[in-house]
Amino acid sequence: MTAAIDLAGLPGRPCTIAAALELVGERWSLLVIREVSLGNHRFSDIARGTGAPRDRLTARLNALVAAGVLEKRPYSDSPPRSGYHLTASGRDLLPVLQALLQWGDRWAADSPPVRLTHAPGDSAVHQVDAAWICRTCGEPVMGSRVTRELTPAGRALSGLPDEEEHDHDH
Amino acid sequence: MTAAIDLAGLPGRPCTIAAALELVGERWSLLVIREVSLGNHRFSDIARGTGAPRDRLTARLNALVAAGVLEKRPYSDSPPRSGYHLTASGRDLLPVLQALLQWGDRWAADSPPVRLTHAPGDSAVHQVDAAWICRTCGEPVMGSRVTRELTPAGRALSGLPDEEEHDHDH
DNA sequence: GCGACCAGGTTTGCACATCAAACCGACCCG
DNA sequence: CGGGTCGGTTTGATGTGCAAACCTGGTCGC
Repeated sequence: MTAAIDLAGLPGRPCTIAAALELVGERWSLLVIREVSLGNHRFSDIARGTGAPRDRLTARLNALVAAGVLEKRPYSDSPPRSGYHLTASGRDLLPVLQALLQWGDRWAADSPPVRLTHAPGDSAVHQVDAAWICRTCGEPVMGSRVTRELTPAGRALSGLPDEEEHDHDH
Repeated sequence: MTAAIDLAGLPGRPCTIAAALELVGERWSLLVIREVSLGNHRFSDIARGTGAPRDRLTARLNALVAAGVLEKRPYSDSPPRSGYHLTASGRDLLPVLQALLQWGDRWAADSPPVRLTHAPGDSAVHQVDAAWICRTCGEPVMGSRVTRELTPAGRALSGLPDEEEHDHDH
């Protein structure tokens, strides 16, 4: 299931980026998601694809299952074996991987080892070059001016450093 | 400036996602980027905003400067002080933060503490709901079928078993 | 039935990273 | 001078990461 993080328990600013990183920010976690999304569902395949040590992989897989990002699905009875599959929450992480891939292609490697292409409709196949747009108005998100406002929940949280004061006597 | 990672030196599949995580995937790194992008450029502000221990923060800031994601910019001479600012490469990480924010809002917290809005043109202000689209053809990227092909560079690197399709399984 | 082999972990022993808290030096303010 | 701020560095305890060996079932060849 979905494992909601208690934002008040996190260090620093209450922010769902930090909450997300709490669930999938440890080493290997996102690479495990990548492998599973590529169709590698078995322990050994994920181990080979990511290069993670086996004990770390065990820990990460369990954590990701607990976080509701992966689910275990048995594929064999007589040697009881299960594969790991993305849940809806896990599939929603693919944009994160896309963002990292695009950044990595541009800034972290001399020449990208993989090219993504697609063929929308019947027009020519071309390379994917992704941008974030607002689904409501179609405007690009990163360029335009975005304003951040606290929600009621956020307002309740951000009185944090004052909570020592029981007498209101300034 | 840009510190390219040697893909052959990474464990597992040669992939720029792994390379990107090598540069900005350690704990606190992305939260540091978040703080700087919010306008907190000083050591103490970043420490408070992220909640990171000060020695870790020192290490991460140095690593991010070495990776070309941040740059140090002096703002005072007589006590020699510098602030940290995003480079072009650092600004290109904002889509990664946007992706994590959106996932975190949806899956990692009960009620998001911050809402993003924007006002494109003169129409009504509305909440940002971002999607990846292909800049070339305008099609949404995550839904449509994307194919992965190895580049020459990738072929040179790889003795690994490629290549399934992205399975959006149920 | 016997030994080899495989998948999916668990255990072990050691190295390295992380943490909170104390410390430090330069500077400023009164 | 005394106290405070800023931007770190040092310290000692604790935790996490790693490679490699080991274990537990089950299958396969013969």
